[in-house]
Amino acid sequence: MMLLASDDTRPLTLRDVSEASGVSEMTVSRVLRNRGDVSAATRERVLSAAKSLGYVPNKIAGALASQRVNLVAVIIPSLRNMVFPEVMSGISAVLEETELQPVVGVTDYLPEKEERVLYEMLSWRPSGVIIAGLEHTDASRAMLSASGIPVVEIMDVDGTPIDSMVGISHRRAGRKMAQAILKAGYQRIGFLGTKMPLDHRARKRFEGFTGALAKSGVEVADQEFYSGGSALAKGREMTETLLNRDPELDFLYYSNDMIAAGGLLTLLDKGIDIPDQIGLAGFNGVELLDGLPRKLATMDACRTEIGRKAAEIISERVNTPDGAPSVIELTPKISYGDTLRR
Amino acid sequence: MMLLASDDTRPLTLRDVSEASGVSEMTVSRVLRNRGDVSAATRERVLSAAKSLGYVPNKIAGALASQRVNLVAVIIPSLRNMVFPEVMSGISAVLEETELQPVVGVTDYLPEKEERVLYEMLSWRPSGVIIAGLEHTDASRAMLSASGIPVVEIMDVDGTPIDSMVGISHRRAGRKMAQAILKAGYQRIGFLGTKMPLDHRARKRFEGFTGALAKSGVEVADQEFYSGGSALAKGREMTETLLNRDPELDFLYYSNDMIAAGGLLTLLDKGIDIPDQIGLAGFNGVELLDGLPRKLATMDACRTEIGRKAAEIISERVNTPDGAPSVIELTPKISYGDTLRR
DNA sequence: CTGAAAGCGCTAACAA
DNA sequence: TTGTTAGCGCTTTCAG
Repeated sequence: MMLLASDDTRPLTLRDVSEASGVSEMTVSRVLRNRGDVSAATRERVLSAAKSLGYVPNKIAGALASQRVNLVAVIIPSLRNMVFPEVMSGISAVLEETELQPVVGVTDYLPEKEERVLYEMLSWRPSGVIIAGLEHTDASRAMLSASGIPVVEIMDVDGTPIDSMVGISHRRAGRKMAQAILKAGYQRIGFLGTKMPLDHRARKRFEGFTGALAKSGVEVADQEFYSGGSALAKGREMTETLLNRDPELDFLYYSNDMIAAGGLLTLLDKGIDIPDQIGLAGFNGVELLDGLPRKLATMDACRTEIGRKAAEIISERVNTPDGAPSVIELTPKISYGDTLRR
Repeated sequence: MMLLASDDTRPLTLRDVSEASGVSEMTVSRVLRNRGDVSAATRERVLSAAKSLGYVPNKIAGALASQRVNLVAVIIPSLRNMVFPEVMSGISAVLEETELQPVVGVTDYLPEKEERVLYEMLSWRPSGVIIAGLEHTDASRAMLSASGIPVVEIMDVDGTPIDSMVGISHRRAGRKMAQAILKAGYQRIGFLGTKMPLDHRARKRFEGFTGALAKSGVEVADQEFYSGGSALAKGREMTETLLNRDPELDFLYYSNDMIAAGGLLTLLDKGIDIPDQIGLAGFNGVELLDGLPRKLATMDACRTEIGRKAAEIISERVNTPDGAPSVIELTPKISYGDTLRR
């Protein structure tokens, strides 16, 4: 019995469409990319042939031939922290208007993993890179510089960018919050946050915060750090711990809104008068949390805006290969909510 | 004045490494991929040359030549719903042990966008596709079937898969919760959820839920739907609305834990006795919410496990191109928490 | 408006 | 163990 090996599931190529439509590969390629002038008639024939075959172009080959890849590498520490999906949506919103497409890589806050992910992504020759933070391994910095493509470091502006950067100053943010707290007359201030060795932005807020307090001769009365677990639950725990250790605290500054929400619920349970007996503030402006019994004092990290701006920078520089790097500092505002006296 | 055009930032190629090390391109390629036998000495020379030049391989060319792309397309509706990042982390955890890498595409729950994203991703010729849900446009189904690569549809098993599937039965989940509620003696039951035209899984839960109630002669007493906005706040609003309309309700079933949490906070504010005066249940088992004043009754959607299994299926089928499709139904369990009587 | 030829940077297959 | 040759499927470039 004889079998023809004709029905193997080899993916279709331009050539198949060319043969099916009786038009040269080159013209088929033109039609499929809307490039150059093609008569309406041939365009029709090509399109219907491609459709009926179910042809899907091979971008690998296209990219190799054209030396163009319409991908933008976006490298972030995590997807589980709502901050980053929000940045992503700013990026996507802008890139959707262009030919460019974001591709996400996640580093889990690990510098070596960042290095691996970056290497992996650069080997696809993307048109640009958007990467969270200003702290990278030497190798990562070297790769980014050598890549010759636009690089935007986002979220933070306290440092020197490789190329462009857009973000907020976390040091300034911490300082600002400290000033607002002091101005409102709070004196005995506790700090609650993540363990910070790898979260540079949280660290910088902490530094700005303690620095500004110090300037007024105030020291953080007590502090508590966590890692892992449900932030809401951790916020509760840490708040209990801190208040047990120092019942005289009159303000609690949390390094993010989730743990602040846990703290808020705990204080309400205890019947503590907020914001007069104890005030609270978090960081981020997480919309997710609207609907809590009190509106938390917080500071908007401008996440979506950072994403938008970063994407715009990439998009511009892709079209203007010899443009200059941009540095954009956004200014977060304090939202006092119901938990910080004015 | 004469300038040599030598210093243009053309990306490095294998050839550059070959010349720098005095070893043939082929051998350089072997070293860089750890393929075939190469003497320790030449390996050394190649590696140091590559490193000192800062060479990053071009995967585009590699993929074209080898007809292999170690990417797995993961297509999900959204990143802002914590469900999907959790699925992603299951996928990543498994793929990190392999050569494969996930690449995410987001559809915003729009079938046409799903189709576009799918087309886009398939044109990169990934090794496999993991895609949320069983409902796709005809064109999407056709592309997936024609692609000739393993496809795993995830999250839902109420339907017919294109290839493999792994998930839970949302109909059964809704039914189970209805039975538990009835068994606990609740009679006048309200439903609160998302507007569901495009969220098929929420719709199926609703169908299973009402179906099981109907079997016991019970109808949903009232219902309320939302879209957009902060889920916590929406949960509050809808709960108020429903209780105003029908103060006799003794159970509220929410289509997700976030809005259930909003409902919980509202009921506690009102001093309502939970779970005796009114019971509540959500869906998902969001760890994020541990730390609420009461533990919500909910049902685990097995998100991470679904991700793991899906990745395992892809990984196996990549190595066994003629393997058979798998169908895996996971079984979510009710967690009664403090808001549903046993 | 359409087509032919060359080659993108790498790897499979074979030869030495 | 190493090198040579011939493409991968597309787009660029140039010629009709």
